[in-house]
Formats: sequence, structure tokens, C-alpha cells
Amino acid sequence: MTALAAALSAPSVEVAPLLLGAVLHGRGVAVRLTEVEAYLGTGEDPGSHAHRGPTPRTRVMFGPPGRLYVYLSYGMHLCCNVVCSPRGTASAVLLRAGAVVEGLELARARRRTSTTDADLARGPGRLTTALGLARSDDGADLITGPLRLELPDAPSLEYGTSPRTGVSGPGGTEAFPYRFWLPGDPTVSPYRRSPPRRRA
DNA sequence: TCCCCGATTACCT
DNA sequence: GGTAATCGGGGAT
Repeated sequence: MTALAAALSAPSVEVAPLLLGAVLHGRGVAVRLTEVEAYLGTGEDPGSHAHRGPTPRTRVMFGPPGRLYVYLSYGMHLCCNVVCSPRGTASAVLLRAGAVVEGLELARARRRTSTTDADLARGPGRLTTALGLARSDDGADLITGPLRLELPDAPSLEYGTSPRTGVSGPGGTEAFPYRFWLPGDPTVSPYRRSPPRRRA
């Protein structure tokens, strides 16, 4: 097993801070991760897609670590996660934001609406778009490539934590402080409390 | 089958 | 700062 595969075999809450500063190589664009969120498995995390057990959509989360879990959000955006923990246990790290470190021109072309380079991969949907990922990349193996993940030489010593963005209900509270980010980085997406649940 | 609503973004004021 | 856009998952019927 590679060092990367071993590192990703831990639960996502342990892996998430290690991914800060890691570089994800997508299609012609690479992003240095600055903000991530951890999600746990069945029965332990009400904010997780895997909370109620495996479904066709979430099957990758229950597979081996080091795979990419890609899903459609709000009918219009793709979000991507790095699957953690051994096969049979669902946990994953949602990649929320990063800085483009390779393929700047290609990232700009993919993200025409961005006004600054810091906005190119600021937000999970934007990050996925900048990298050129597609739904067909769901399940892609980040250890054998061509999409691949590079951990930093040394883990970040300082990072912020907070409740997760955009998670409504109990999963979005202080009980789950599973959002991790690099302090002061301009590419960290704006913190947005989960929207109040609409009443009937 | 039906139907609500989400791990969001972009554009408007 | 407010909100329209947009569609598939999965619990409910």
C-alpha cells in the first residue's frame, strides 16, 4: 500500500486537516486545497449522504479509500469528495475551495464568470468546474491516476475549524465542527450558515 | 409513482 | 443581501 493510501484509510475527520495544502491534479488544472469538510458514515453523521446507509449514488463512499466521490448538487453544480476509511465504512472529505497552481489559463477559460483568480476554485462547485471534473469521474482512483492527489511534505500546523457550511439540521451545528480551512487564505469560500428550513 | 428539497452559484438591487 | 435557476435522490404514498 502506498503512503497516500495508508493516510486515506483513516476516518475523514482525521484525514481532512491533512488535505489542507494538498494538491489535487485534475484535467490540465491542479488546485492546492485550502478548505475542506469531513463527512462520516451510516448512523453517525446526520449531515452525510451516507447517513442512512448505501444507495446507488453513495456506493463509492462505501468503497475503498482514495477514490473520488462526485455528485450533482442543486441540479446544477458538481461537488467532489475524497473517500476515506477502509472499504465497507463510508466517510469522505468534501473539497470546498482551493488555489489554482497549475493550468491557470485553462481554469480561467472554464470559469468565465470569475473576476479574480482567487475565485476560480472558491466554492465546491467552482473547484470541480475549474478542475474539469465530470460525473463520470465518480469513483476515479486518485492513487493510480491520472487524477491524483499529492499530500504536502508537512501537514499544516495551523488551521481553522467550524461547523459545516450549507448543512441544515443537527449536522450543521457545533456538534460537528468538521469544516477545516487555512487561516487568512483568500481562496477560502465565505462562511454561510445553513439556510433556515422552509416552513409549510 | 410522486414530490420535496439539497454538502450552490450567479446575478440582481 | 436577496433570490431564481435546475434536477435527481430517496423517503413517502
